[in-house]
Amino acid sequence: MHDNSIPDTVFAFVHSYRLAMRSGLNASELGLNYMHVKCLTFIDSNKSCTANDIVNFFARDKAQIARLVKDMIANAWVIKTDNPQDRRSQLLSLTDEGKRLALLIAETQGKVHQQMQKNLTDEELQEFKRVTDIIVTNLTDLNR
Amino acid sequence: MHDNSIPDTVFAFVHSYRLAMRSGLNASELGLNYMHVKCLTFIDSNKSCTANDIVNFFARDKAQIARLVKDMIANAWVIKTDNPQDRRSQLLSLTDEGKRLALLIAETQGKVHQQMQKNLTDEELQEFKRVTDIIVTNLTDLNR
DNA sequence: AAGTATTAGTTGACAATATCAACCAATAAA
DNA sequence: TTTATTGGTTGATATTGTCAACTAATACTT
Repeated sequence: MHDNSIPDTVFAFVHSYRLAMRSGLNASELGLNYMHVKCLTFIDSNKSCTANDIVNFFARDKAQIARLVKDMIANAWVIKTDNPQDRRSQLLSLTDEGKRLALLIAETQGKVHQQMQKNLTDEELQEFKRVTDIIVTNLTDLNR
Repeated sequence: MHDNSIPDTVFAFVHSYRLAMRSGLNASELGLNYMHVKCLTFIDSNKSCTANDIVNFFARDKAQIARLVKDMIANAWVIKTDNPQDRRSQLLSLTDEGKRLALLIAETQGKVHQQMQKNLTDEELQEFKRVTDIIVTNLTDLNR
């Protein structure tokens, strides 16, 4: 086994996880894309969140995030309010509908994660997370 | 720490790995996309390979692969030859230029993987691969 | 305080990746 | 031999990602 197979396997992880979430959510019926799911979850779990926080957390281009946010606002899942700390940015928060979706997402995630963890112990999962973090740090160093 | 963070971290892995490969390869100068890189590597490492093999290995839509193959043929990295076993399909193989690229890709991968593995032992990597495979299997079961 | 640099966000233009359905030809199954 | 399935192509379109230019607000420098 050569280490080259690690990235391929990880790609397969991402791909199948996406599919599982999408079908579990009935995402297309709801008009939800996967990036919406990620953003909604992030906003939901952060008391105070700006577009830039999303950009940094997911390491995505700010243009991409700006459009996703615009989209989510157009869907009335998210609202912007002035940020008293910094008038360049706005705080993002979920509408009631956004919260409803976030709940649905969390439920689906719960199911997918349960399936994902089959045949794995907590120790294995914790170790997996630890190693992934190290790899991400290593690669992030490289991209700079 | 909730397990929900695992997918986010894995997404970060994929994203930073892609970036590292792309910049390491000078990919845009070569006209190489990341999916090209994956396909070329796969063709290179398989004695006899059809478009359908790629579809199955990466679990991608066959339309997407058909276009990538068309693209790689247009770039003269790949050629098709009749498959004596099955006249519906053709065998894909690398041209000299394709082999040159595959070599360059392998070198870059070597560097990226070396960086990726910093501060990790072989056992940790092997374990990581093992757990990822289990997760992929779990999720694949779900998508069926 | 004034000028310069940086930062948050928006927009345009586009490239790369992914999806779905319809279709053809070849093969496999009945 | 009909019928069903498979490998592959194409059209149409959606989603995701990238790069550069730009505005307004903030931070930094002197």
